[in-house]
Amino acid sequence: MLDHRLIRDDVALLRDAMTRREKLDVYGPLIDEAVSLDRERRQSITRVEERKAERNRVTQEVGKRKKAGEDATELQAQARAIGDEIANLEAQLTVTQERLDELLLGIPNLPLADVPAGDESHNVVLRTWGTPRAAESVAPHWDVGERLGLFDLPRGAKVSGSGFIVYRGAGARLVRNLMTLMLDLHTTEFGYEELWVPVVVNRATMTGTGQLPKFAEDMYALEEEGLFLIPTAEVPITNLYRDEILGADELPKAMCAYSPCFRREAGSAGKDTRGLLRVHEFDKVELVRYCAPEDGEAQLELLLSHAEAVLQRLGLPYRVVLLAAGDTGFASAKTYDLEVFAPGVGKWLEVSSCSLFTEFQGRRANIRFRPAPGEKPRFVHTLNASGLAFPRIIAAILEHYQQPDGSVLLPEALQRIHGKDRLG
RNA sequence: GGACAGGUGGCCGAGUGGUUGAAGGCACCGGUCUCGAAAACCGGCAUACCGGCAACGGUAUCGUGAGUUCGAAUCUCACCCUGUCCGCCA
Repeated sequence: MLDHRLIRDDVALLRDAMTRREKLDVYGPLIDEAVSLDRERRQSITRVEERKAERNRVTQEVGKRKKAGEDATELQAQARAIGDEIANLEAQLTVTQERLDELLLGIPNLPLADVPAGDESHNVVLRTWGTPRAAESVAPHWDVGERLGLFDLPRGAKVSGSGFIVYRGAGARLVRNLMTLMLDLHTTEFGYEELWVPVVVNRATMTGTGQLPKFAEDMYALEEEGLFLIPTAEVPITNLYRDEILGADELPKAMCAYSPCFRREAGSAGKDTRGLLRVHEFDKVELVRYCAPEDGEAQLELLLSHAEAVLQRLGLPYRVVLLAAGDTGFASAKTYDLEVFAPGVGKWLEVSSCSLFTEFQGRRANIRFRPAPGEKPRFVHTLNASGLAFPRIIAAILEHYQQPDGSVLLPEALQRIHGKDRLG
């Protein structure tokens, strides 16, 4: 959520940000409406509070008179009349307030100055690590997986539906190995606290990180309970300190967790639907950081390096992409994507998104810190990164490490954990 | 799921209808004292919003939401959460 003050004091900045996202046509009218509602709201508040102050005066006088044994019926009638007036004014104010909140919760974050303007065609490949393998004679991962019995797509579809994967044998073991590899790396080498979090969360939590109210249709919901399946562990982890005030010595805070992730992928039918590329449930290790506002950009670079380290340990060629404003997520101010090369499908696959949310989530979730004893609390800045998403990593491993004999050599870092040097 | 008990400021804890934003204590900050520190003593110490250049003024907040009342931390109802016991269960 954006600061109310932007609506009041710097609409130009807001409009410029939406222009860079190429969304001014969508958000321009909403911003205009918010500006006028904000004005209306403040006038209403002033009026209501004047009346309340008046009622408080009268009411206290009633108390005094009663205590003195005097009659107060006239004052009581007066207070009642004021009370009715307040009820009316407040009803109006509530309508204004609710609409304004709805608008403010629906406006995306402001991209940082160094984020290129425009849609995804303006994304910038910053660097490439490793050498992508030539695509000739490399089978796509779904062929390899089926042949080696690593996963069972038809039966996944039978028990759940298309886009739900059953891993089997060495494939299932590989999932568990990836979890171990990533969590061990982040906790022992990079100082993250390991968490194990619920995958079902409530509405307030989903609102805190920005999934609600705008993206309800992307999520699986448990209607009866008013609960939702998480699309990423970012949601429960970032919300851990919702409505709390941290000490300055607790920042930066670094937490990580494995979790399954659930996405309806509504509206993406037909896109990358084969194999493991786009599924409704997948596994991921997620990294989350909180920091002081002035540290955000440095923390993002650090976070990016932690996500990259996983790919380097796995020996998978990848590239780092700085997303243009129009491709940057709703809550994010700046995002780097990590894309791994899968020679079997001949594509760069997004396996991590590393984002700085500035105070957008901190404000929504009311996560603050006190810079120094006695000082006013400020919103923390939040960051997160996938570190990393499993299915596309598995796809990349099956394709990049394919051997002429049909087996798949495992990256050294996985061999130790897996107990064998290859699949098949 | 059933029966009780309970949810008050960073923490502990008073407070059952009228200057109670809320006693007291701890923690924290500033000061006195001290060579220094501790102790002791003095003072300060919530958050958000509205108005104001500011000083400051106002409003709201005692789990959440409704209600009763001139007036609610205090009374009523619903819900949420925590604890204990019972039942069920991986």
